[in-house]
Amino acid sequence: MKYLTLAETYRDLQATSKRLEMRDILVDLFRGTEPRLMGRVVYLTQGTLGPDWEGLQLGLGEKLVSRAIALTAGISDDDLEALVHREGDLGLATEAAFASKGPKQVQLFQESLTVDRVFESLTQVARVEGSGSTEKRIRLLQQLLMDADPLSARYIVRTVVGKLRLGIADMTILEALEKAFLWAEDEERVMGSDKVVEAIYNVHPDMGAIALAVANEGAEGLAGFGIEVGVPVRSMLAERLGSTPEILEKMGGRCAFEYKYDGMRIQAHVGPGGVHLFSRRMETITSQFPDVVQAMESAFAGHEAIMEFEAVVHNPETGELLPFQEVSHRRGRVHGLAESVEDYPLVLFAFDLLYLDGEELLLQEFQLRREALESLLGKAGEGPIRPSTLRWVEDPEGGDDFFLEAISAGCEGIIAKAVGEGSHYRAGARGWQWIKYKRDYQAGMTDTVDLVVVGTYAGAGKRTGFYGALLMASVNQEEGTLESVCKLGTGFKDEELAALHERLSPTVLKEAPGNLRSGLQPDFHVQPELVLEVLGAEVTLSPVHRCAYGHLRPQTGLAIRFPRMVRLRDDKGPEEATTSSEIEDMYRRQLKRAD
DNA sequence: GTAGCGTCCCGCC
DNA sequence: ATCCGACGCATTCGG
DNA sequence: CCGAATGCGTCGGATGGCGGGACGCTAC
Repeated sequence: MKYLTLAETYRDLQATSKRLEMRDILVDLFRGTEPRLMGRVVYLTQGTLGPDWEGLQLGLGEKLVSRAIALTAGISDDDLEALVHREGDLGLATEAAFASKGPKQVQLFQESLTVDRVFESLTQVARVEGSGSTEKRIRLLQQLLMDADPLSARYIVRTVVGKLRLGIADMTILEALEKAFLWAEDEERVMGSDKVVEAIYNVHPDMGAIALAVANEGAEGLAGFGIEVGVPVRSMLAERLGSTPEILEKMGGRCAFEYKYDGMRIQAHVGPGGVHLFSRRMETITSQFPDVVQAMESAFAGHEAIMEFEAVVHNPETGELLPFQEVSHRRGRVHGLAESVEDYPLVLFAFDLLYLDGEELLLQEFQLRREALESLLGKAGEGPIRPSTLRWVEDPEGGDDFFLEAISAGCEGIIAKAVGEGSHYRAGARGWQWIKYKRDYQAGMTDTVDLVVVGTYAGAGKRTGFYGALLMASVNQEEGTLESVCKLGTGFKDEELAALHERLSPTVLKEAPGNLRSGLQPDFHVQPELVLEVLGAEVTLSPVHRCAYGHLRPQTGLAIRFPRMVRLRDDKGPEEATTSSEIEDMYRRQLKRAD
């Protein structure tokens, strides 16, 4: 099968926004594909090379792909950038570049690419590692692009940068698989009426394997798949809602509230094959959490189980729960693992049990799963694993109390969970069975806080155009100190920034005694005399929400992001920065110079 | 050769 | 993570 | 009565900050 066939299908898919039409285009593609190739065709259409938990990554993003394109098409980086600007995205820019100039090799060989060739080349790109690997990757991509016609090049490039932009994703592909291989030729049904393939995908999210099976053996091919320890189950997701009365209405008057912990979601599989940990997006993260693996082994030895919990960093002395930033130090870690386990100790708040010793609990109602979870944890004894805090709620008052309790416990809010009929674990679905209610929108948390402007920064944003923000600090009037530094606004418009300046009517604050420090980064101390050129004096920006940890959110419609950056000046005048990490880097440099 | 920094990518929320 | 637009489908509305 | 309007759920894409790793480059 030629890759061009695939590319043409992609082009057709893009031409419509109607999902039924897209599904049928895919159905035609699948029915016309040799069964042998179905896995690869489906992976490519998903924009991947294999299931998420295998963790293959191409390691090429926009920048590096751009280099490969410029080399292949024989144009300069600047020209390519101009093309991207004109055409709208890197894929279209490549197509245009290839169409007008055309790499010589294309004209010489005209050896059209096959699906196999593209798939194998990309897999090869993903496998390269070590010194020189970036160059090697670029070269491999370049070789592939040399044999690509303009349309194929468009989609190869988009595949590599991870933005296929077809208007289709998992759900549409699943529908198409279902129709192509399980329905009679010209049958029509209401969309989503059967969902046999989706049901399998939810407990075995490997679209390529499923496609291969179903294309070869039809419905019988699905028999081999089912929930399995070691294979991640698609996570159930929540919708967001703003108040307890709304939640109770959606839930039919009765539901369970649980703390929404500010941590990282982990799905743990325990079985004879050992412990496997998966992230919310089904990446394998086992090796990053040896402490979790150990806790699972000792707590659930002899059991086969799949459970979900939120991993939260806490202070073992005080029991205080620390915010997400802390646990993110643990994520993706390879070096200094032992230290990070020590520095960021975890508590694991288990909130669901999907499978236990041969029983598919995910099919059961919430109460049953919860009971099973609690009894399993009860037997597990002391340790870092605990059940999530839960309350059965039937009236808004009880719900609000619980919400405030959750906030003061250091949580983000609550998750409301449907109970009774229909409250089985809906793998892969986002919906009202689980409702998120987060602190951002909680009225009644309002508090007036004096803020001072301690810095501004502005620059040309990469995508959004103008970028600007104010660095604010709240003032502790009694102590005369600054606390809770935060950034106000990202990417807001020129006029808005000017208006804010106006409104804040700055005067100079001479001294900022004490350490200026981020509420989220206790170890991130800033010497104000080093870093502050204070532009503004005390201003009152009210009302302001003061939330747990001192995050601030004014009712200006602008977000205040979690702070840890400081705007700096040096002798050369203000530096510009567009991201918090750049600002942080600036700060580090400044500190260094001060030494 | 390598330490230290910069760039880029990626996956968490 | 949040937000938003487009579609599909069921129900209600209105000429 | 039937087509139009409405309401609601669903899906997919676009957007953001942040932390960490891998690799590349360069000055010693």
